[in-house]
Amino acid sequence: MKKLSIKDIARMAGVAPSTVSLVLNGKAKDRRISDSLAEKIKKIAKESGYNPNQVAVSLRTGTSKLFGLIIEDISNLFFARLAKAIEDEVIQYGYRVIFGSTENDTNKGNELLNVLFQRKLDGYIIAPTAGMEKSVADLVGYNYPTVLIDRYFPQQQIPYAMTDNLGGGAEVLEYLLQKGYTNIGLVTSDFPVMHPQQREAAYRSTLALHNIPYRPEYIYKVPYQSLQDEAEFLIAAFIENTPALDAIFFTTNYLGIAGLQGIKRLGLRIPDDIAVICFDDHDIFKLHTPAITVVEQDIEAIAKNAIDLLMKQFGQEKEAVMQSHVLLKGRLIERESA
Amino acid sequence: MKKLSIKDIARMAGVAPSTVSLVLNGKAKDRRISDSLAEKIKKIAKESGYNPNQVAVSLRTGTSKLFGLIIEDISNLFFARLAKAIEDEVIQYGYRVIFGSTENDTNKGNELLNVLFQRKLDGYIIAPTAGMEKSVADLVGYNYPTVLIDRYFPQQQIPYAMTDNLGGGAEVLEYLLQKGYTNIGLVTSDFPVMHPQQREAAYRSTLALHNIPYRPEYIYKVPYQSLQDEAEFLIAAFIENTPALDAIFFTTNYLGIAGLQGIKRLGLRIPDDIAVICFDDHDIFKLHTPAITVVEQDIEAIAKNAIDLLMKQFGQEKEAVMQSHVLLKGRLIERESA
DNA sequence: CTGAAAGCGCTTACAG
DNA sequence: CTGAAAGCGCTTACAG
Repeated sequence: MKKLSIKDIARMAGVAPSTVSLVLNGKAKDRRISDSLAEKIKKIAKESGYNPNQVAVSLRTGTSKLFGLIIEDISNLFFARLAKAIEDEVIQYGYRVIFGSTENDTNKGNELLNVLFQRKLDGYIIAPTAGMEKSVADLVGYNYPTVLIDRYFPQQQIPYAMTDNLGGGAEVLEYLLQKGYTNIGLVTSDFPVMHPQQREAAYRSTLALHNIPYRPEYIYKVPYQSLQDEAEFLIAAFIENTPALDAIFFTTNYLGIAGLQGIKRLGLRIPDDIAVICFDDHDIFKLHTPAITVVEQDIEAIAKNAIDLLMKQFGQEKEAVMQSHVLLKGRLIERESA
Repeated sequence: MKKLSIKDIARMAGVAPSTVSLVLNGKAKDRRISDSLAEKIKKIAKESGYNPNQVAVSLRTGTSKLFGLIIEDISNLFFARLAKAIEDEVIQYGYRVIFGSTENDTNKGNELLNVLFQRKLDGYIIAPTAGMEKSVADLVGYNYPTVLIDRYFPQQQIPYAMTDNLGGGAEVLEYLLQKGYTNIGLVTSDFPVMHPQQREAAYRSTLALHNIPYRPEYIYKVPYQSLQDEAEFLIAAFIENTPALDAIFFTTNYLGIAGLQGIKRLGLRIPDDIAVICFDDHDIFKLHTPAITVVEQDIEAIAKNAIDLLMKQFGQEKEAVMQSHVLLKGRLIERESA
């Protein structure tokens, strides 16, 4: 079957291609094309199954109705949900999404951004890795609407939407302290990325605020090359060797799961008086134990605010938008059991 | 900052645009362009940060190096992993992916396919919903390379790669029977989709093969509109009211989780002599209980085979490929504890 | 060895 | 009311 072009439709209708274009783009009225002719053209287009070639439209008009989405890893449930939320959000504005994963690798991230950049998309939604500062700045320099998600570049004026790690971490600590725990452990990662670092900072500053001495031996940093099995073992060993702890703050989902698994593996008790706390999705933790408190990120809100910051860049207030950002509160979900 | 076109580079190098194009596309040798000139052009292109506009390339050459990926729901872990595996796979061939979710809605699926079709992508990877038969057939009629994943259309000659539900279901049943269980329950969904239906068929035929009478009261179909909470309760009630069961075959991940949650909620015992079996990812089940056997889909293999079937359509053997498909065996993982 | 020209399929001033 | 022409940024025969 041969693909039909606008010329074919024009020939079939006995008019010029431009007339077909006008009619199909709803500009018949403006150009005072007769209703009868417009109807005829629409009918022919429809019956012949004509489908405009968006590549040509894109080249001609300079807009693609396509956004580029760069995330860390689509197979990670957090990013998968975020991608979905973003897809749902942009679809309302008539946009689609091209995506790719950086796997937290600077080269992959930059290469991916370059590929998407070559496609001249209408906008970019990026969860950047460290080392993408320059290429993202270039993108913004070329005036492409751009928004960061889940992370940001402190040195640059690029709008972003993400969960408030400092606020969330503080909230968790305040909650634990209010419950009466004072020997609160921290399990975090030494992976050089913003989230665990900010959450650790919140841990420290909140303890300081309450004049609780900082105890290095209450902190365990899982080496970031650790495999799941190793992490489970290491965390369990830390917990076993630090019996004074009455609560633990896990800074990420992954660590929380590994910790719970490790506790189970080594046959350690999950006593009621160890509150396990972490960010992200909590369903998986509920499956494991009800004795858990969670700060859940509001993924829909991240998506909604990010797209909002992106869409506003098409308007007048671009200047103002570029300076703004959204820090979202996580939702603290108390543990189920007493 | 202004975007540079090939004309700009040509002007800067003092040559014609066509020469720049030739050099940048590695055809300098063929056209016997002098090495020194080629080097000079490359240098200018690089230093000026020239980036070819892929939209123009795509319009001119008719190829985009882009595949369209249509799945059910990117926030579903199975599809998220499949999407990642596909991304990893196509990247090796120099392709990228545009994606969208159907949410198992015929209209959404068809509309999504149409949008992607307008983009004249180089190929399409589709987990179709019922009702997409015609639009997918049209796509194939236009000679676009196309492969189905996770599902297929029995009436059509379109290649597909998916897990063997019948074989997998039979394997599970054989395993349970061999363990000595004979009162095996089935928990499935009445959602009118291929997977649970095929798995149920495997349950019935395997029982028949072993001359075990079919007992309708051992089968429970969860109404597909059920919310998570309702499903948990309904399944738990079924298990409670059918004490004769010594094993249960859950036909999907979702049902298995709901079942385990329900058992926990109602305080039912998870005795060793109930083997819980289901498809898909099993990490989440291990968290819950070690007393579980799982058939895990080989997501990487689905992706690899699907892309293989797709890439082959660019070659000579197109005819043969269109008639072929790959049915993958699930991996049976026995439960950990005795 | 290199350049001028045509054309991919559209849209949009411009002219009548 | 409607059409002819230019042009988006490339690539690729074609001509020299």
